[in-house]
Amino acid sequence: MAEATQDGIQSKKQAIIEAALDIFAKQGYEETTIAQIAAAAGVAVGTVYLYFHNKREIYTQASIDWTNRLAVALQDPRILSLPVRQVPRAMIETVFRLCHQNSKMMSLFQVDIQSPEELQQHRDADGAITGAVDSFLRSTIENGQLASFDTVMYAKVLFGMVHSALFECFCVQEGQHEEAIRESTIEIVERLFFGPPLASVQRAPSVQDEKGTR
Amino acid sequence: MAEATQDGIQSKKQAIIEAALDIFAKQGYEETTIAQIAAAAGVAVGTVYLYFHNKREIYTQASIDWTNRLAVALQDPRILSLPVRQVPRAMIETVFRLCHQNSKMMSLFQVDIQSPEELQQHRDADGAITGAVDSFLRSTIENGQLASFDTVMYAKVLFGMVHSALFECFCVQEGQHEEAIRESTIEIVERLFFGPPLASVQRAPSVQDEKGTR
Amino acid sequence: MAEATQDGIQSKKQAIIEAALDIFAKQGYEETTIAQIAAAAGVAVGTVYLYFHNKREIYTQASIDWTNRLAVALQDPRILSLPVRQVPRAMIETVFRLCHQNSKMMSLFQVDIQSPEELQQHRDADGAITGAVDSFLRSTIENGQLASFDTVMYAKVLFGMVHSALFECFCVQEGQHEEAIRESTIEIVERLFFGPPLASVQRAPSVQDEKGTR
Amino acid sequence: MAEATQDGIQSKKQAIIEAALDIFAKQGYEETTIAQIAAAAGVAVGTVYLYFHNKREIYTQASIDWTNRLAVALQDPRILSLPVRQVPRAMIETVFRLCHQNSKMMSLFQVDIQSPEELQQHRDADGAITGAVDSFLRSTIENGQLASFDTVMYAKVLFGMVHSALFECFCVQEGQHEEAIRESTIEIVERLFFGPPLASVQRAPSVQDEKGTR
DNA sequence: AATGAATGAGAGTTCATTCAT
DNA sequence: AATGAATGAACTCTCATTCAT
Repeated sequence: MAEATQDGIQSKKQAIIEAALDIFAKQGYEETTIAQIAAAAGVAVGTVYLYFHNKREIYTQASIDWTNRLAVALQDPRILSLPVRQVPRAMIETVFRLCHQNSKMMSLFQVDIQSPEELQQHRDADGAITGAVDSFLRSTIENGQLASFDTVMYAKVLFGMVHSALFECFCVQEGQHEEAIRESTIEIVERLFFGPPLASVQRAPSVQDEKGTR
Repeated sequence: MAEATQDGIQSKKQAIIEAALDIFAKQGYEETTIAQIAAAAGVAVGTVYLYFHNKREIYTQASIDWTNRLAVALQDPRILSLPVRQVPRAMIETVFRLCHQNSKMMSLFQVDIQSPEELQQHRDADGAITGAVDSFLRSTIENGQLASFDTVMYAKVLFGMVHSALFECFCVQEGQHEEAIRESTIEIVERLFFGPPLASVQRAPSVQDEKGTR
Repeated sequence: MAEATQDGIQSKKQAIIEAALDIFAKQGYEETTIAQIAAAAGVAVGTVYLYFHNKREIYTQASIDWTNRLAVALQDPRILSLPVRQVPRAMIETVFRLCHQNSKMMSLFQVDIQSPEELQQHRDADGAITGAVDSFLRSTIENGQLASFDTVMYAKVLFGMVHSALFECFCVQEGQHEEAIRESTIEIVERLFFGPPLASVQRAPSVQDEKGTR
Repeated sequence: MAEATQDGIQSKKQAIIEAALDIFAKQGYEETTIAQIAAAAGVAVGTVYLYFHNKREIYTQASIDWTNRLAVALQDPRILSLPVRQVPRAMIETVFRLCHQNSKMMSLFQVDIQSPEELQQHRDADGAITGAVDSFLRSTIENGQLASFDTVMYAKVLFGMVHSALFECFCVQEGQHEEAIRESTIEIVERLFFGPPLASVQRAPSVQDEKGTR
């Protein structure tokens, strides 16, 4: 029975998060009211406050919930067991596919963060994603398939790039040009990892010096 | 005198924008009141409504104003006349420097867009930045210094990456690790343009096939 | 308990209407604020909006409420069971008495109607009054006590006359000359119903020639 | 030149009144702004305040202006020189015609009166109308064509009736049923003046007792 | 645990009025 | 006389949050 109650609590909380996710995505944070969320979740307004302290907490958890879904998707063994050269494409295609299916969710990244606690929570959630990328990069380096570099930073910057591309694609362009944006993103990442660089071949010799000048 | 009036109008509107920029950056959109903006700009509340139709319009213009400053900075001849290999670093250092000086401004990119008109305006403003990058890329290709690629898309995706890095740096990390983030970003872009790719040398042979298999 | 709640809701709504009726009557529509109504009704501002969508809706319902009280008073069996010849006086005296007791209420008829919905609601409320008059007229005709005529129109026009007289009496003259206005109104209606007409008796024959005399 | 200035002043003031009349009629008092009136009159906002102390004064004068037009129309010699029996119809048709042509103006009677000064001004304007009716009634009595009665009161009450009918016709019914309303109004007035009363003929004998029974 | 009626602070926005030019 | 930019008080309405049931 304890479990049943536990489930009841969990499912009710989850129902609220899912309702919130939906409405926040559709209307944005400020335009969404607790009453709407409560109605969509099939509970009373007061009930929402049994599970969350305030509105921002709902948003934060909903937003993190969505971020975590992306992190989970990136850690899918079906991706990680691919040959290294196929992983970037597979990862990027995966997140584009998820965002395509939930295109409205992208706007959840749009609300400004206000308290340090929230900031930390978002950091943690983002960390789940970049951590997934980071651990892939690290293990690949350990395998000797990649040169050594600052995997944490690269993971962050690269995920930032993909994230921006997703935002551009689904929020700014509203889903148009999806393929073009996705393919350019993939091309850039693959070029970064596997080359060739954009600089014309005849310029190649100077590359060596360059490193030296720094 | 007509000029004085003209200036008066412009300076008053500009004063409002600057006051708004400041307070929006500090407090976020929703926490900022018109009364605060008016007070900071040294005008009456009603005066704000002589120059802007509503609060969002102030935000949009302030946000665009800031975006345009970045675009202008990127088109500085002192950057564009550098040797190609120095341009990525120069551009990225420039925007990091600007954001460092106005670190609060970054949060201006955080408010969700609501009307199609706003969306278009933001698109235009962003276009000013990516356009600057794009035209640099195009002319460099024409010079034969870069291989040919989709410059518009690359400009968008790369700017997205830098933008995300800036956001991570100044909003999420609150200015800590600025150098590390900046240098990683520069390193990634330089590697993309001038190599070498991250893949270990011993793997190099397979790179050729790869292109072929696609 | 359900009834208590029902009563609670009703009494709260009614309390707001009555407070509004009072303040609207005293100060007019525009000079009345929601805060005043809420305070007078002993509830919070927000509570007013639980029962009414907006200020005009409060006004409309208050105004209609008052109109309905008149309609009810006119249908009092003690009036309708009187001999026909006493009914006009009884009806007019009744509405004058009601207005005398609530003299401020008259000004509730003063606010301009804005939406078609409101118009319809006011029409309905007015219809309750003219309907009461109309049904009296019809049954009296059926009794053979009055000649046949367009009872609906007569009811409307006659009620309009009385209404104007009430307005003149309690709004324009502020209650002075009440008796004179009331008696003239009664005299006109009785003369209309039971004669004699105003035209001089000795002139009656000339009615035929009238055309000729000019 | 003084005259030109005088005319200039008059015409400018008149232009404002006419613009105001139009917009007040269309939108109601509260929805009308000084800026709209100024624009419609082709003057600056400040100029309006050279001729009127405040917004209500504009309304009052505009409203009175319209009332006076009705008063003037009722004093048309072409009406007053008609045979007595034709005068009621002629007068009522005249005001209906005027209101038909300016149907929006009716709503000008809708704004609540607030200061004693305004009240007096409206009283005076209404007095111009009822005075016209009154003087017609008095002279007709003097001619021996009507029995003696309280002409001032009758003028007021009858004008109130017509006024209500006009309001019903052009504001409530929005111009529909104009003929029916007008004809019923005329019929009632003619019946009042010239008979026969509505009471059925067989009841006639009792009319004599009437005075006695009360 | 669940409810939802009640709260009331607080926001954006309007616009009559003023006054320096 | 004429202007219209500037003012700022005051409004309606919203909605996160509470708490008695």
